[in-house]
Formats: sequence, C-alpha cells, structure tokens
Amino acid sequence: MIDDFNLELIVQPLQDWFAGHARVLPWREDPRPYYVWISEIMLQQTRVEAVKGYFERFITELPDVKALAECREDKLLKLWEGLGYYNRVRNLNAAAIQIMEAYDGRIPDDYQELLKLKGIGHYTAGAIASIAYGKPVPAVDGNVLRVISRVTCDDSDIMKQSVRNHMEEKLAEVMQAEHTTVIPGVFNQALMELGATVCVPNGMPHCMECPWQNLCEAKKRGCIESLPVKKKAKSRRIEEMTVLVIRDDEKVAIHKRSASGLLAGLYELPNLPGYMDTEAVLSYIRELGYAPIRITPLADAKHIFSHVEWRMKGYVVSIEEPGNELSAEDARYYKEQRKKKKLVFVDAEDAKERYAIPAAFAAYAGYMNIRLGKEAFDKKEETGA
DNA sequence: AAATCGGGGTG
DNA sequence: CACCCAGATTT
Repeated sequence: MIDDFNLELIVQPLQDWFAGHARVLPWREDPRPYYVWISEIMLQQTRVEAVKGYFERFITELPDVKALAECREDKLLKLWEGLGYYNRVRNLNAAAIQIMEAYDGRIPDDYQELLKLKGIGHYTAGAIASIAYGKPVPAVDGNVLRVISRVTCDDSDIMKQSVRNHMEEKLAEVMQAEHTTVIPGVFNQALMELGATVCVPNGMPHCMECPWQNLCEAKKRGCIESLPVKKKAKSRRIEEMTVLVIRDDEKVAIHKRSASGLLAGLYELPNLPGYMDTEAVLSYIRELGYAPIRITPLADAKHIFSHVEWRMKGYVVSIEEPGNELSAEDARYYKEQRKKKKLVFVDAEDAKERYAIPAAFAAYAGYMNIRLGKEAFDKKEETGA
C-alpha cells in the first residue's frame, strides 16, 4: 500500500541514479518552457523514439508561441501527420492563442494557470511547472503510476481517477516537504525515466539496474509481475469499408474528413462503408460523372486504432473526364455530385507536400505514389528533408 | 465513470 | 494476438 510506505526513501537513490542515466533527448538540451510544452504534448500516449523527429521539425518550423498561434490548421496537421491524436495540435494552437492574448505571449509558470490552457491536464501542467520552472508539483503519467505502484506494492486499480489523484497527493507531500532534497524537474523526469528504461511496462523489469532494488516492496514480496493492476480495456468494434484510389493520368482523388470525430480534418482516400464489389464501385464512379477505364482490386488491408479496427477492401479505378457527349444538364448534375462528395483531385507531389493523410491508408498509399506513416517519416529522415 | 481519440513497438 | 505508451476532453 502506498500509505504504508515512506516515499521519502525513494528520493535520493532516484535522483542520484538519474544523474548518471538520463538519456540525451532533444527537448532536454534547452528546457525552455516552449520546448518542454511542445515535447510534453507530443509525448502524450506516444513513445520517446517516435517523438524525436517530429519535435525537431516542429520547433524549426514554429520556433515560438507567436508562430504557433499564427499557424494555419492545414499546416499544423501536416506537421503532426502520423503522430496521431490530432486534436493535440489543434489544442496547441488554441492554447498558443490563449497565451498571446491572456499572458502576453509568456507561458505561465503556475500550475493552476497552466491547467486553464487547452490540452493541458494534470500531468502536463505538472511537467511544465516542474521541468521548465522548477516548481514542486508532481507529474503523474503511466510510468509513474507503474513505478510507484510497484515500489510501494500497491494493488489499487491505476485506471481509476481516484487512485491517480491519491498518488499525486502523496508525491506532492514529498516534493513540498520542509527540508526536502527533491529537485522537482529532476525528480519527475527521473521517475518517468526509471519507468521507461528499467521498470519497463512490457516484459521483465531490469531490477539489477534499479536504484531501488533494496527497498522495492514488490521485489521483496515477488509480486512485480502482477503490478500495476489495470482494469481491462473494452474490445474494439470492427468496421468494414471499401477504399478507392480514383485516378487519371496525373491526379488522384482525396477527400477532407469531417471537422469532428476520428481523424478530424485530415484528408483520406475516398471510401464507402461496407464491402463493395467491382460492379458497385463502377456504378458509384459513374454516379460521380467519371468514365471508368479500368478497375483493379487491391489486397485487403487492416488498420487498428485504440477503439476501432478498419478492415478495408481496395480498388484502383482509372478514369477519364467525360467528353462533350454529355448534355449540359448531365454535366451540371455530375459536377453537383462531386461537389457534394467533396472530392479533390491532386497530383502526388501536392498530396505529399500539402495534405495530411493518416497512416490508416498506408497500405494503399503506394498506388497514389506517396508514402504514409512511419515509412513516410523514415524516408524524410533519409533525404534530410 | 466511460467513451473517444492514432499509431507503432514489444513479448 | 494483447498490451502499452511522458493523457486530455467530452459525454
């Protein structure tokens, strides 16, 4: 139990260990508030390795709060493309505007003020206040929940908000004690570093490398593998859909998703609910007023989100613009249809440079001559772009 | 309190 | 395949 454990004991071994084992990370080289903020938002539910490249590109492109506040949404989404949880970057933009208007462009150093900013919750407010400003407030993330529940051998369900609040309180007491040796930014980062590199979530923790190996209650009692306790997540629902690569000689059709919901505001390949056969696809294409020349079925694909699984059937449809055999009335009707479906024809270069397209369509990206997801980012790293 | 919101690494 | 990750917001 966390209440039966003297948390003062963990401070010095942890901070000493961190001094020799902190990873070198881009946002640690210059922990100015703006860099801490951006990195913490990117790191939400996202691994350090995935964030590194995005962080460097983001701060180069948008070096300060003002630049972030003035950036347009399409560019923000493009900078975030592949990172996921796209509301994070919209919230960054909204918060930057808040900071410009209410805080004269300066990121607040107070925990309660930070909490008022869009996209900043308990964890991130604590991280910014402690790492960038040295304030003694906790930053409890998944690593900290795991590490503390193990060292104190606490079997409370860490999915419950009440358990998280209680852990924050206990850590706040330690950090704000009278003659504490806690260095807030070091202490919080060290807890997370220990969780990420030693007291790991997958597989066996590396207890022989742990600065707490002689005081860890879970290790003493041999219950490390049963901690932390987490209620199981609900299983995913499955959605079947048909994805279309509609193209002529030079361009391919894309579609802007709705402003709310899954992948809000991103561009996608046109798709239809359910599995459709060749004939159904061809009649859909004709409804749009295009003349299909050839249709080729593609390999089935699957994409897994946290709470949904897409099972996709794909087709490449080559089309040509209808000639002047169309009556003026028909031409008008078709134009209306396309507008209603919000299809945009772009060439591959534009799709790659300007439009944020989620990794869910990576399996079919090759047919539009672009790359998506991790492949896209690795490719950019190679070419130094 | 439960659902929503991405994508990739790992055993 | 399941689980998890430097979580926040909405319902």
